[in-house]
Amino acid sequence: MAKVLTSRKENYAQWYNDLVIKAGLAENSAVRGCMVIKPYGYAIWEKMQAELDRMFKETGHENAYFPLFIPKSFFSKEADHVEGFAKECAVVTHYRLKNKDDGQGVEVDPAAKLEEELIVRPTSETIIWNTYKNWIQSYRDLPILVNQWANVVRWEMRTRLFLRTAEFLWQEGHTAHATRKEAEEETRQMIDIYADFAQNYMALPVIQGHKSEGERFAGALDTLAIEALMQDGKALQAGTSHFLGQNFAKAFDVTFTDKTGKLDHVWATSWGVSTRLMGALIMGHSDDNGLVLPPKLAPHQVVIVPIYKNDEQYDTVCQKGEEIRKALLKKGISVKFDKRDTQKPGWKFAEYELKGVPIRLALGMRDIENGTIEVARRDTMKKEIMPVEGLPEKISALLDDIQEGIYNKALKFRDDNIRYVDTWDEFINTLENKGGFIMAHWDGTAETEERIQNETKASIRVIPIDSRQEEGKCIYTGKPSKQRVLFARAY
RNA sequence: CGGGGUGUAGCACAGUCCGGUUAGUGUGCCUGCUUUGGGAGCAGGAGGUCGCAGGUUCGAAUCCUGCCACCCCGACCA
Repeated sequence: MAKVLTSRKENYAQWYNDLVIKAGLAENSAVRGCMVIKPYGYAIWEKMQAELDRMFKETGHENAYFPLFIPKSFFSKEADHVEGFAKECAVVTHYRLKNKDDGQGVEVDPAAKLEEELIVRPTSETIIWNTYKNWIQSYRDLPILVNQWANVVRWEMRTRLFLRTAEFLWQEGHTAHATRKEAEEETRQMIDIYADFAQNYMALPVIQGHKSEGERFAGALDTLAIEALMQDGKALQAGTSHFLGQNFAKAFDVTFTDKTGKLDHVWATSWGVSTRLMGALIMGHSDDNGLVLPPKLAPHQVVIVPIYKNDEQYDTVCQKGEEIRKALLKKGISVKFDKRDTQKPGWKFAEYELKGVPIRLALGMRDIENGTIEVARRDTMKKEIMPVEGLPEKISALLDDIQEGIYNKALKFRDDNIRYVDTWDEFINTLENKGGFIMAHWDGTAETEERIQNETKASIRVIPIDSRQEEGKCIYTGKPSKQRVLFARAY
């Protein structure tokens, strides 16, 4: 078989890029730094969206939509926020084009200069809090639990498909609460939902924790994140949930009257995940044959490939294949029956492996005579012949088994790659030779964190929520520390 | 914005140093026959402003000048 992909071990970045393109998920567009998400990639994203949206609604959230453009003045009201985003924003300065005087195309009409420039949203806190000001007067108006599915633009210098693109799709939740406690609980609840989604749907184990001060969201008092480990030993931030305190309420003058008649600023959170999750899904599970999709997110859980030598056999096999497809559908399994006579079976096998379809069924005359079918699972690449009798139940169970299997495989990889390190030499050595997550002591200062990052390119991914208190010494300065934090090189 | 590199068929590239038939290879595409239980074989075919502009020359993908675009490494990136 002709190798379509480079090997993971040879060149991980190249392998990833090839895979995204060849599996038909996405490609670079004519616009620098922007990505075209192709139908198959978008279908996976839609599955993710559907599950996340359900989880948000089950916890009382509602969807809404706010403008793409943010007046510059809104954006500058929160000092830390503007500091964090200013450098990477696209700015609209004019609202009209005109024909060139020489008739050769169009140019920006200088007469159409905007009084105030508009920023293409890199995130929506400012426009939303400007709006919330009008929505909130009393404690009776609270909480506001709103989510938005949208695109945002961050003008990154260097981009990679799904992991960092100039424009990307995401959801951003923006909530307003009467008390600090309630907002903090919301922050925590949402990171739990993200972790739940990552583990139970994406089959990717994650570590939850607080970001250090230096890595916090611009304008937040606390940032919670989930971090996943990719197969090349680098970390990927897969989702964040921010406790914003009263910063945005103060910046946008959002106050409410509480039960006792006292005026106070509203407490806020924001949280989001993006199409970057697609990158996590791809890098977390795939192998040299292509994608490996968890059954819960695969656009097609099963594909049926007919095998035949002539028209007569084609008809027979198609008829039986159709019966099987319907039986599986009845069981709630999503099935594609690839009846195309323009591609051959071997080609189809390779294609669906590249696309990560969890189960492939091959049906030929031999099977029809014996009342059997060939069942191949993508995660282990194992094939077996099964009776068609009782197939839906077996496939259903097999899908659960695959979902669990790929989670366990990723979990074992993750756990095998968490290392506890106590000295600087050991830290450097582990980073260089093994990669992965490193649990080590840190003196808690931003200065030390920055120095470690400058010297090693490793950053503090999170201060894990569940890590136990333990006396130790900072690996860099030797100063006392009470808790290990999670270091890694990251995407 | 610095350092390096590349522009030749839908895609990937050779040819450029040392100018010389009708610009080539792989892959993909189209047609036909044979195939079909792991990305088929053979035969035929279509497809090119050689990034753009100017110059040198009998003659330029190739040499010279200018411009443009893109890629990689930095800077940037909760």
